[in-house]
Amino acid sequence: MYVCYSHPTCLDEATGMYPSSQSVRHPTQALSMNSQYIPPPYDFTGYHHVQGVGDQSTSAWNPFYSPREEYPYSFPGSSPSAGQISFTSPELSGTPTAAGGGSYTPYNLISGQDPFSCRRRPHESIRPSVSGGKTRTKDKYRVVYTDHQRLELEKEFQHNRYITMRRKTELSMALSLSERQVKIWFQNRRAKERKINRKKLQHSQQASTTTPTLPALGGHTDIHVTTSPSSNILSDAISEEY
DNA sequence: TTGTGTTTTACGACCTCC
DNA sequence: GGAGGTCGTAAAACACAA
Repeated sequence: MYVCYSHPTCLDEATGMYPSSQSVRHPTQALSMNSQYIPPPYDFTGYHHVQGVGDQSTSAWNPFYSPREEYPYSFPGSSPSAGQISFTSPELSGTPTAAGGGSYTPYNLISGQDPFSCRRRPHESIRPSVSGGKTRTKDKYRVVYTDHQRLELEKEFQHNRYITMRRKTELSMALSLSERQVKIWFQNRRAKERKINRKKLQHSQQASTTTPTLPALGGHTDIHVTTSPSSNILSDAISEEY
């Protein structure tokens, strides 16, 4: 049985860390990843006036055309330890027992498993089609991505901080997201990483000024990586795949 | 419960590059 | 000019202490 370690609220079923009352909030959203395109469960066309799921204006992509494709496989601006990407995001780090169990089984994207039955999904069904191009509606401000979607996006992020046009198209289809959503997710994810890195830097600088005799803290911006056991679980799983 | 702080989607403004 | 980048921010979703 698959155990979702990518989100704290999913751990409850696996580890009992959190009350199970949360776990039933994710009734469906069984995104089967059978490498075929599953139509999105809701309509983005009005919401994403630029580029919805159904908007294939840019998705009539030429596989040979990718203007900004193939960034160098370095992570500009990311942590110095580019090989071991920090995985300190709260949703991933707040899983202490996951590492303790040490039995994380990386699921196979293609295998058709449906691992994400634990994630809550309050508004999973609908997205209002707002005509007129106004983007933010009151009743549907934003959706919550499933663990599956997050995990796959995270995997891709670990693979490459800057998604290529081709991968963006593939991911959007695989995850039933619009290309715009994938793009923005990556933007937000990079912002998050920058924020984390800034925090680490601040902490290390603080540590170096307050306790200059602590060599372990200073200059080691990856300190949190190792302090969060579960943070390595997913990245380990990811690194296995790549 | 509820109040509060944090995280997650999503956008606009502005910038750079082609 | 368009696409995508960062940065800042809004507001929903969430976690958690009181």
